[in-house]
Formats: sequence, C-alpha cells, structure tokens
Amino acid sequence: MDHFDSFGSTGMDAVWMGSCGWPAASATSGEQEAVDLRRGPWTMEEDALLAGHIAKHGEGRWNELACAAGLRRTGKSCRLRWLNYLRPDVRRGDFTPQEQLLILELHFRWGNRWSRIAREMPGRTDNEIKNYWRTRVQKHAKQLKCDVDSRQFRDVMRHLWMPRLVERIQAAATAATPAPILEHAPSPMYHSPETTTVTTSSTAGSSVSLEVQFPSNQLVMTVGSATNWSGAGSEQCGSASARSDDMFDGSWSELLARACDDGADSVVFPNFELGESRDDKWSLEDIWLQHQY
DNA sequence: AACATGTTCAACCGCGTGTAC
DNA sequence: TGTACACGCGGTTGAACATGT
Repeated sequence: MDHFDSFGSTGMDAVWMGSCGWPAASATSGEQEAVDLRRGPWTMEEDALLAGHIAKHGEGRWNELACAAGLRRTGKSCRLRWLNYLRPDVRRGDFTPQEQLLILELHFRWGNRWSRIAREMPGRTDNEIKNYWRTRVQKHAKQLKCDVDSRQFRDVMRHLWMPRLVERIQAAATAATPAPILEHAPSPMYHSPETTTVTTSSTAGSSVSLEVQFPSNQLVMTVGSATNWSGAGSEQCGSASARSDDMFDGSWSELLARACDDGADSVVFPNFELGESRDDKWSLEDIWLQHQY
C-alpha cells in the first residue's frame, strides 16, 4: 500500500487546508494541496510531533492543531491517533474477563454505541471495543450460525458466556485473595436483563464496580479503582485475567453440553449444530421461565 | 518452504450533530 | 435564522500477522 497516496479530499476535511500556512502556500490547485497530505500508518516522528504539541498546548481545534504541530495530516486523523493511541491513559493489551463481561453487559444496554460503552471503561477506546465486538463476539455468532443481534445469540451470551466469565472472575478472585471480595452467588446465571446491573464510574479516583444481581443473591465484584482499572492493577482479581484468552474458542459444543449438565439450574439449549434455530421458534429466556414454574 | 486462508486492529470514510458567526 | 465549518460517531477497509495445509 502506498501510504502517501493522495488524500481523497472528501467533504469538509479538505476545506480547512486553505487557512493553513501549508500546503496552500506551495500549491497551485486543490489537487496539489491534496498530494501534500499524508495518510496511512503514523511514523514515530509524527507521533512525537503530535504528542509534543498536545503536551505543550493541550487539545484544541484539531485542524488548527495539525497545522500548528507541523503535521501533514488532517485534524481528523490527528484526533483519532491521539484518542486511540497516543493519549497517556490509553490502555493497551487484551481485554480482561472483567472487561469482556462489562462489554457484553453494556452492549445489552446500549447496543452499538461504542463511545458510550467506552466512557464506562477508562483507558479503553471505542475503536478497541468495536473491534473486540466485531472480531470476537461476532465470530461466536457465526460459529453458532446465528446473527449477533438475534435473540438466540443474546440468550446464549446471557446464559452461557456471561456466567462463565463471572465464574472465571470469581475463581480468579478466590485464588488471588485470601479475603474474598466476592459475595457468594450460586452458579451465576443471568436470569433476565432486569436482574443484572453493571455500575461503573469513569470519574477519576472513584471506584469502578461491576454489580451482578440475582433474584435472591447479589454478587458484587469490585473491579478496583479507576487507576487500577486502567493499569496492571486490574489483574489483581486473578491470574486468569493476565491473558484475555478467548474462553470459548472452538468449544461451543462442549460448553453447550456443559450447560445442559449443570443440574437443576440448567437451561435446555437447542442443537446449534443443526443450524436451523430461528428467533421466533424458541427462546432460552422462555425455556428458563418455563423451568421455573 | 511456500502458499492459502483466517484474524486482528489501526486508520479511513461518510454522515449527523453541535457551534460560531 | 441560515450557513459554514468542526467534531465525534459508527461502519468499513485493508495491511500485517497468525495459522493451517
């Protein structure tokens, strides 16, 4: 790929160039201006320019900032690079089970509103969360031959994926800390959206907690302070979170079988391998309710 | 070792909304 | 009030990398 190919001057992003010292000064036409703009991966020099400028002058109007910093980039590109990569508090690396659970829960609540979800997860960007959803979550939906937005898959998430994440978090916390930070809850199960809540706060210094409520019990997982959340401290909940290995990789059939063997609290799952299930034919929620009465 | 296929993620694009004039 | 411009969001793309054959 040519990283220096001409900028597809679309809409308003091209408009601002006229007010900038460059490249208009040397350009003879709009086309020539476009040629001077860089696209593609950022170099270390560009990163340094951008970070240095923001360190000195702070964030501001991105188009002006791009010019002032001497970057041949659009303001839009500078903003994205800063927010998704250069920002000091941006957290890199795999999502912990706590974060995975939070993403699933928040997506239940807000859908594809990635920036809204990211607001509840200090250090994580909307782009990262969106990528996680598209690559990991949608992959599982594909494996199960159902749509990621279907009730069918949502039920599987709620009754299989999320409880397993809770189990992992719980197990890791038990192993890591002598004094349990989790109150006991029998075989965690997301009974319904109404009985599950996630309470977080992105305010610096305040605690970020993940609260899962059950009909008769309450499991409260204190993930940690905002500081810990965005740093290595989030792994204090256990060794299992050191690596965000995808717990369901290639083992959906095993998990479905396991879920059916869980005893009285189990939910009967359809045979996904047949790939014939339809939203309007069954619902884990309905089956669960039937099981209760 | 070489090629094919799948996965990840940084970056781009277009559009809707906010804001200044 | 209308217009122009900037910002931010969600969707999409494609190069780099990983894994399988």
